[in-house]
Amino acid sequence: MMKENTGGGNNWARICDTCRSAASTVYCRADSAYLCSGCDSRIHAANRLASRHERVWVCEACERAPAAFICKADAASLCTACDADIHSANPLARRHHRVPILPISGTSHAPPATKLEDRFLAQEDGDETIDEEDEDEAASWLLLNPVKNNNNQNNGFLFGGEVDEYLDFVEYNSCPEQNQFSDQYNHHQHQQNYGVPQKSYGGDSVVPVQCGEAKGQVQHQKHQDFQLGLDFEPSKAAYSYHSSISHRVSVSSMDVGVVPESSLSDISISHPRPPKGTIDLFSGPPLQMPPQLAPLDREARVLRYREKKKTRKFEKTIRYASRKAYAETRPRIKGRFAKRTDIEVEVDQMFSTTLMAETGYGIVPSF
DNA sequence: CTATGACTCGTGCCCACATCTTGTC
DNA sequence: TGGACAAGATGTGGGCACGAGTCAT
Repeated sequence: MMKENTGGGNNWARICDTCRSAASTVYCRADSAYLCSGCDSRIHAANRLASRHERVWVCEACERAPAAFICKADAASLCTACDADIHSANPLARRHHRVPILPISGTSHAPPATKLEDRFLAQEDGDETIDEEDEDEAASWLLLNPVKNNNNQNNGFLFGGEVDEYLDFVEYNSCPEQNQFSDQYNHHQHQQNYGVPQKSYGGDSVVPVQCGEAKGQVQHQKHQDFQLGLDFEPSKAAYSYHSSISHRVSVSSMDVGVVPESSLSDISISHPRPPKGTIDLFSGPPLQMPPQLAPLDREARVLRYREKKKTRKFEKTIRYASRKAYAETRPRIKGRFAKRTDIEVEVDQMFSTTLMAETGYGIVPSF
């Protein structure tokens, strides 16, 4: 079902700046315009110069800001605000492997709902794939929640029109340091040279397991995190603003994708009130914010995004590479784990010792 | 157009056990 | 307050069972 964007836009997907009828799927930096897939294809196929315009996907969560990161675990492209919101919910979510989005160039176009795995690979290959079949899915996400938003076409940006104004407003207010570094991020975003935090685990590309690291390295990591406006430090309560927005909806995006979703009440229990120094949108006096994008809208968008995620197919996310390693070496009977015999244990122990000596791979068991 | 059987596809369960989390002292 | 310890919970992969969907008859 195609949702309408009546009266110059709604509060969900930002409509195309060109045709004013379809939902935008990409943001063209050169044109400073949000474009639907059709207009994007048409405009940027017009000539060689236009085809070189760098574009980025629109955030799949809020659908109102250019995506800045792709989260592999969530299989989603997210703007900085939504990325921070979603991945600040809990330590597991913070471990999600996200990479900065490389701009699209050329005339090939794939809508935001294209399988993230493909996009992930395409990004790493510097290539983009065409998947027109996902148009319908993208279009289906034009929500039926028209709220007066006529003045929201182009004024909803901070730092170069990149991020949802409200969330950034909150973020900026609640954490000046992040504000500062977010500006840095914006300044450097065209370089596509971010140090997205990734803690490797024995070279495994799965979700990393945090382990002890040299202090200097941690410091360096933290600095990189700050430059991104992200905070992966487990000891911190959360992102500076996340509690203010998501004390009802914040739940690990990974959890949503893997385990049955809890009710809102459950979520609210698991995410207490924001810590001191943060702004509580639900109890405090209203902040000065653009009226067209209330916090509940953001909340609902995030909820909708999570509902969408539930319909996706996820590749299995390995949270503990060591367990995977054990499982792969474990004897099976018809696919089921079987008890090891004493001989197998001895052989495995010998193998483990050898492997550790040769590779230093520290995940082999010591029986 | 409906009913039936064969086939394909997707999903969830099972197993053992190292690792992780939580609670207690 | 922090460390040590114990107990319980968690997560891991391959094969299988089962239900839903598709197709031919």
